[in-house]
Formats: sequence, structure tokens, C-alpha cells
Amino acid sequence: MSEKRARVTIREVAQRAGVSQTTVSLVLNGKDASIPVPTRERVREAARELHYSTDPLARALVTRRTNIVGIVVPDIANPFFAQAVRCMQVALAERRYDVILCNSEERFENDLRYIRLLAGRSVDGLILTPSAEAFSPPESARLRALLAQLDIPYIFFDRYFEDMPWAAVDNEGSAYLAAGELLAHGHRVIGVVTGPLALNSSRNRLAGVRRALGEYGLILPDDLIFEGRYDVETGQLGGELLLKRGVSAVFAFSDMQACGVYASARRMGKRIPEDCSVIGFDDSFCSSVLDVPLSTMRQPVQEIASQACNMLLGRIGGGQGISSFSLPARLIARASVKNSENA
Amino acid sequence: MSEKRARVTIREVAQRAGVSQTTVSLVLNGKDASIPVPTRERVREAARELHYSTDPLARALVTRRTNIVGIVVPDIANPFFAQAVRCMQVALAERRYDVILCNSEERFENDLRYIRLLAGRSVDGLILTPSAEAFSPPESARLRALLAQLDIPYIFFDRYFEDMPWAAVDNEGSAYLAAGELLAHGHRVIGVVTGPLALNSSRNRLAGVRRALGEYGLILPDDLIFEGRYDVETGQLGGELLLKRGVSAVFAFSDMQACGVYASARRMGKRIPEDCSVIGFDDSFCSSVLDVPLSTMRQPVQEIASQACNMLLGRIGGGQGISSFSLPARLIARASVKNSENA
DNA sequence: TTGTACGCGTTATCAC
DNA sequence: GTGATAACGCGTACAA
Repeated sequence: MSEKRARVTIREVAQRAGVSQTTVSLVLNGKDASIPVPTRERVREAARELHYSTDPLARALVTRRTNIVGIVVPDIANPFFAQAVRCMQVALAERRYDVILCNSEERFENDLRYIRLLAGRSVDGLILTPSAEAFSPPESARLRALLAQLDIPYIFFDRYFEDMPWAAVDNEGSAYLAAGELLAHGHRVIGVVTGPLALNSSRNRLAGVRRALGEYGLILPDDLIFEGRYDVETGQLGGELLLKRGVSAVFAFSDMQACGVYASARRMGKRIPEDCSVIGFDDSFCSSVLDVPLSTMRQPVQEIASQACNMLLGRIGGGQGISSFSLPARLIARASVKNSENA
Repeated sequence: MSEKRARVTIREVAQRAGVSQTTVSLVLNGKDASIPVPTRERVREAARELHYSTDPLARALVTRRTNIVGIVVPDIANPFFAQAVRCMQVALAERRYDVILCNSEERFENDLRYIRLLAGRSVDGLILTPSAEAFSPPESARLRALLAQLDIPYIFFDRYFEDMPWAAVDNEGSAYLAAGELLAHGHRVIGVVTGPLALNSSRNRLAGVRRALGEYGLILPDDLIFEGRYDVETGQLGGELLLKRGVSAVFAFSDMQACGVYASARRMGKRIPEDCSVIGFDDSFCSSVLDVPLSTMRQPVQEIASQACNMLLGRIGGGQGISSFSLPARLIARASVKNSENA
């Protein structure tokens, strides 16, 4: 007999236990101190028997805490964000937080819209990866103003402003390692396919590349930098361009782009890694799927995501919590990098 | 001066407009009928000036409608679900619904836990893709009982029970087409790498394969069926096994598995498509990334997802709405299927 | 149109 | 110290 279960109220529990609602509330929220043990027992018992659980809506209305975190990402279909959001959701669920997910579709107006919407829903915190657009001056000012006005704890994930709380991979250091891998294999003419340079992730990776080259007394000429969008398509365009310019190795700032580079090489009749070495970034599953397994930098997505959650929860709790941090990516050496013929 | 904006209440708006809260509520909810136009204007004006927006929590507390849909998927990091959830979120946002996302991590206990949790939060509807486990008898009974008791509109997505509302790709028909493609190229010894056969998606695809073979007077021997889990790894295992058994073509029930088949072929020194044709399912982006572009069945994820949302919203609205449906996948012929040497 | 009860808890106040 | 009473949070719905 599956009766539709109407909601059990706290009054019913109180009645059953023969105490006041107040008492029930106190007991169930662990503010027992002043209540005699036998009473506590009776209350708990009654609550259990009636399958009582407090209504989050009613509770939130008065406490102004929803136990919900809002996440805004450009596109959950992007494997990087998908993985990150998964980790976040699982990590937050352990702390009894739920997640409202929003896709900005890489449009700044949606960033704003969703942030307002989430604030309107009284979420306890925000995890934000704004659109690339958000990082140009007029837009970032609007974003900052909005967040300042809102008074909701937030952190930036992967894309960020230096002066606001953020969590990300150590882009500079990781790119330094990646470029180092190519240099160590004797490559001296190295092309890079970047993501949007409006994003610190790409800018910092570029800086890392430059540092690595610098240590070899090299510089990165502008015409060996192709600015893309972290997707297969721009990888292909960039790969084509760079190969024509005679690079012996390409560092693609995402695995998707690395895939594009593979495609362009194939199309041009060049072999990887014989004619051109390639290194990617992310270690998304496609790296293990390519005909020539892709060397890449593996982001510790899970660690970053779960630490990011800790950080946010710390701030929600009122403290400063953990401060902004970056974690290094690890080099996963596979078969797409080979000694240069000049080596 | 960005003052922290405390919430504006309906009272303030009422006061400013010189009317009662009731009137404000009526106007703002479009139940104007009985209110003179000038009053409406004054109210709207006041609301605008004060930046008033109704508190969803308070509203939900009384209406028992949250404008939230709960989505439970096994793993948002799976590109198929990522894409689907993205489409759903966007489609629902257009109708002013937000999405709480849960990953069951393919564990049945989590299915139940999350469904209860979402129900506790009074979500207006549920979109469910239960764990594979949920489809074995004792578990499915528990799931059914829970849903029956809950009295919340729900639909199943991709994995389903025939007698409950669902939305999915037409697995049988699509697999029939895929197998037909192989048969049309002269292949007669065809192996399949399936997903979990507990899932109707895999069972129905298998049925489609059998129907196609049947039309050629063939049957599918058990030892040419490898049951996997839709992932690269099982694709590789299956590919290895089937290739050893001398198939001339493999139908992998997911692109990830097709990737695995590619890997196994490579490892065994076989070429695709010369030594073995391969066809996949999903058209996830990896298909366009492989050295030999993968022929595959493209699921109309967006259409299914958005129709699924319509269906759910219809049910939330009280009507029966659209009933369960499936949409056909489309054959995307690329280079991984070639005429059999026996052809 | 509007007053008022109500939804369901939490918290502050007050009496025992 | 214990526990009941009442106000409150913020809207919506119904009767007047």
C-alpha cells in the first residue's frame, strides 16, 4: 500500500513525544545541552517512527541558509568541467550540500543572469568559471560589482582574478614542465596552440613556456603562437599553421587541441612523433585513445575540485578558510614526444 | 558604494505603491484581472524601483513548487550524460526551472539516497538515469516503490522501465541501421561489444543487430557477443577477443568502446578498416579525433533531452504531457567501415 | 481590494 | 534549569 506520504511536520513529532515543538527542534538540531536525556530519547524515537525530516525550505526561510551551492561553468559538456563538477558535487554531497548547475554557454550575460538567479535562490556559495568575455575590463568590472553587492561567498575555479579567491592548476609551472619535456628532447623550434589569451590559464601557460625557453636562451616568436579556444577545431587550424612554419614540436594547451594537431598532421602527411612531437594538457580520456598515445600534463582535477569545495565551505562557515591556491599538473609521458632529429 | 543589498520584501513594495501586499502579489503574478490598470502600473513601478524580486524560498514554502528539477545521472563525466545534462539545463532554464544535479556514481544506494533527498527538497520533477543495478528485480522493486510513494513527476532518461515514462534513443532501430551498414559492406562475421545487458539500451541494440542479421539469414552466435560497460577498457578487451575469433567487423555499442577496439587492433597489428571494420555509437567528439575517423550512430541528444524536458514539464503541469518516446539515431558514415574482402 | 490565516520551522521571550 | 508561548521569515490564498 503505497500511500502518498504527506509531509510530516514537527508538530506531529512534538505531539507524539509529548513535548513542545521547540524541544523537538532543539533536540534534532543537536542543541541538547539543556534537555534531559530521557526527553531527547523520546523525541528521537518519535521522529524516527514518523519518518520525520525537517523541510529544507522552511528551515532555509528562517535561517537564510539553503545548503545549496551554485556552480556556473561555461559548458558542462566540456570534459574538463564535467569531471570537475562531478568531483565537486560528490565532495559537497558529503558535507550535505546540493548543487545547482548552470551552463553559461560561454556568454557573459548568462554569467550575470545565473549569478543573480542563484543569489535570488539564496544559495550559500558560488563556484564560478566565468566566460572568457568576463575578463575584459568593462565586463569584469560589472562582475566584480555584482559579487560585491551580493554578499555571498564565492570562489573562482580555473579562470580567475588574482585578487579574488580562486582555485586552479598551476598553469605557469605546468607549462614550464611541458615545454621542458620538449626541450629535453632536443626541440628548439616549438609552436604553441593556446586557449583564449583573455584567460589567465592560457596567459600563465604561455609565461611558463617562455620561462622554459629562456633557460635555454631561446625566445618564443609571435608567429609560433596560435591563439585558439581549447577545442579540436582551433587545434587543427593551429597545427596546420605551425607545421607549415616548420616547428619540430607543438605544445597544445588542451588535449582537444592536441587532437586537432594530430588531425592536421595527418592531413599534411606528417607523422607524429617522427615529423613532429606533440604535447597536450589535461589528460582527458581522449589522450589514451589516439593512435599515438599523447604525452600530456595531467591536471589533478579531483584534488583541485575538492580543495576548492573546502575553501568555499570555509568561507561559508565565516572564516577565511583556505586561501587561493594552485596545484601542479603532472607530466604523463607517452609516445607523442620523441627526440628531435637535431638532437 | 556597493551596499550589501538586503532582501526587499513585498511589504516595502506595497507601502511604496500605497496598496496592500495582496495587491502587489496579484499584480506581480499576473493575476491582474480585477485590478485597475493605473494601480498595476504603480505596483510595477514600485517593484522596479526597489529591485524587488520575490523570494523563491518563501514562495515555494506556500505553493509547494520550487521550480527546481532534480537530475540523477550515473556520472556527469561521461560525455553522453554531460551533453544531455547540458541540453536539459539550458532547456529548463528557458522555462525558469533550475537544476539540481546528482551523480549516483553508478551505485544504486545513491540513486535512492538522491531521489529521497531531492524529494525532501520538494523538487517539482525528476529526470532519472538509474544505475545499472537498479534494473535487477529486487532493486527495481525498491525504486518503483519509492517513486510511487513520493508523488513527484518523473521521467527516465536513456535507461528505463517500459511501463514508466521515459525518453531515449531508438536503440533497436539504430542498432539495426548500424548492423545494416556492416552487412551492406559485405561483412558476415560480425562481433558486438555491448554495454551492460542489464540495461535496455544494450538489450535493445542487441535485438536490432539480430533483426538485421536475420534479414540476411544470419544469426549472432553467443561467442561473438562481448558484454562490456560502455567504456574504453571493455572495448579493448572485447576487441581483442573478437579479433582473435576472426570477425571482419565489430559493432561497439559506444564510441568509447570503439576507441578500445581501435587500441586492441593496433596492439594486434591489425589495420582498421582494412583488416577489420568498426562502427560505434554516440558520435561523441572522440569519433572525429581518431586516426581513422569512426563511423558511428549519432544520437540526437539535444532533441531527446529537450523533448524529455517538455515531457516532464507537461507532467508537472498536471497533464499527461507527451508520452514515452524514442528518437532514431543517424548513421554517420566515415572511414572505419570498408567493404569486406569477401564482398 | 484587502485583511488574515497559513506554510513549517527557528529563535527569542517568558513563566514555572 | 525546563519547557511552553509567541513572533518571525516572506509570500500566497481565501473569505470578506
